[in-house]
Amino acid sequence: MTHTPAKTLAELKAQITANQTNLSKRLFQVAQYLLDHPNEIAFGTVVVIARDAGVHPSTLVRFASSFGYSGFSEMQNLFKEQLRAEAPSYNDRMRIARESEGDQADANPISLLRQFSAANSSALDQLVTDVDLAQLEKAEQLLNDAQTIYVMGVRRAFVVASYFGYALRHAERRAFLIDGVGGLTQEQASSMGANDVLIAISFHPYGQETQNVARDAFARGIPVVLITDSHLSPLAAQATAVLAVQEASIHGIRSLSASLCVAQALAIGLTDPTRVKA
Amino acid sequence: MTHTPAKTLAELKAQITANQTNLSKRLFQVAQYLLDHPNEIAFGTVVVIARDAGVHPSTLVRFASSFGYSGFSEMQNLFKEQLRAEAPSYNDRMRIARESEGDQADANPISLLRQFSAANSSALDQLVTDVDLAQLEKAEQLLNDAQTIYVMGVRRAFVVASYFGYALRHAERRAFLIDGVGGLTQEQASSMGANDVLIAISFHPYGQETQNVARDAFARGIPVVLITDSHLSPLAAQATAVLAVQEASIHGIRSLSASLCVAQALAIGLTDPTRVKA
DNA sequence: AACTTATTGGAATATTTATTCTAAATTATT
DNA sequence: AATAATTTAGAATAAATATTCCAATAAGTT
Repeated sequence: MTHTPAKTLAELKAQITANQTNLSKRLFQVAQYLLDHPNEIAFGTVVVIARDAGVHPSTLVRFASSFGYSGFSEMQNLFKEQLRAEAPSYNDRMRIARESEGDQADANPISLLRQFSAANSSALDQLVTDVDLAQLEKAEQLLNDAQTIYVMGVRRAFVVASYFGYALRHAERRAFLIDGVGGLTQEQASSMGANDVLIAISFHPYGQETQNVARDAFARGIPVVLITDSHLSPLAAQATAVLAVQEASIHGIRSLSASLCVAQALAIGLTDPTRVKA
Repeated sequence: MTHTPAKTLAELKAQITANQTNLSKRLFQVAQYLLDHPNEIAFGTVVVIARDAGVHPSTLVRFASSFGYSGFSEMQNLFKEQLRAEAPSYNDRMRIARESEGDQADANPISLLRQFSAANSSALDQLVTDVDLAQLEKAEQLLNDAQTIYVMGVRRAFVVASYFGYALRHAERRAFLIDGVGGLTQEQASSMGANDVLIAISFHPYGQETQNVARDAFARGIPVVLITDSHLSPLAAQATAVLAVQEASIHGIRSLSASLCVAQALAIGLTDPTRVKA
């Protein structure tokens, strides 16, 4: 019953379907399990899959051989590939997008707009699965209990900070943007009090000004909500809640869509009229 | 180091965050790779992961041990679990997000994040088909020929303006953000010259300050690139190129993803080294 | 600069996991 | 019902993979 081995999972499924009547009892059992639990196949070892499917490990190998594979492992790779394709990491997707867009030199604005919108769009899709929901809720709680919310970010993080300022005011929360105008960063920061919260936004290369202010807040026992690009951010240790957000990056520039989306969710969540103020 | 092994991936990430400063060079490298490429961890073997992360296989084992696991494999299971849990859902996720969008009363931050990310994501998808490509190219041409690019926006448009400032500087263009600090809007605007261009960003309700500056530029023959939410914007008549961008709107707040994406495309388009300067 | 301590990478080893082989069991054929 | 053909499962083996240990190296400390 040796076939030419299917190169994709869909092909294999078709072959199984076509040959199901020719399969012996145990082989048929494998076929059923295979179609019903593809994820288990992707991750499991022969012995646990065999147990779950109610067959002997060697049956799995025979099954794979009968469909032309050198062994079970080779067939299993189809299932792994499939899973990888369904749940691609952000970086994988970007690589694919970049490859399909092909010509790097193609820098006309229309092509760029296509690239950026695709990249940003998938970064947003990724966001929901990537972000730590417990941290998000913690952050929300902290902000909800705050008397005044201070926001700080420099350079590109300033964009997010200023959006926070806008959105928090929209949510009718008392918000203060530490913008360092006139070199008054320290003075602005020093007005933070025990019942306040600092939202620090910092991305690589982690501007010193924000680090200073965050450290100051930490030292004074003021909760810090950190929005950053990695759990390994130098500010993470000082933060009460850390939201690590993966941004799209094309042509050497990083987007802010995902961070802004988090800002939006946090800020608008505060409009809930049933809230209890501190 | 740590003796209570994290039982979930989110927990592990938190532990990594907390201990990042205690990590040695190679262990830190592992931490970075781990957070950036969770899927690779789920599928890979120690030797291929180690190669990709640029460390020795045994370093992976040591990393896992230092976080309390019996070995790398035990830690790896967290990543497998994570993928197994989210894998079948990618297509479902969009549907779920879309469905829950209807439920306006549901204002917890997780639900909100889902709603916003879905809404912003689809706004971005829409963007490419909606935007006037001829105007986009015209805008690009104007910016390309400009000596200095002035950027202005107030309130939520200020967020986009400040992003423009960042992105243009990244593209090594001379950019000046009219931010009105110290009430000096007029003074900042008056330095615009005949070879410059003004990018005006203005959304409903169309802040007066931006209108004034745009009118001033128009009167002095300085080209204006307008990013706005409608062709009927009061500034449209004065603009040389108009980019009308439809933003997502949920819970009474408008996003900025699409506008920022346009800003990104325009700014990065200017990095093309084959450009001809004015 | 000399010494101590921690970290690293390579080789050796242990463990897990897949595969093959064969005798027993099942099924089909007469 | 007896025999041949096929299928199955256990044991043995092979391959892949993870882990440990230790000498070399690097980082701190005095």
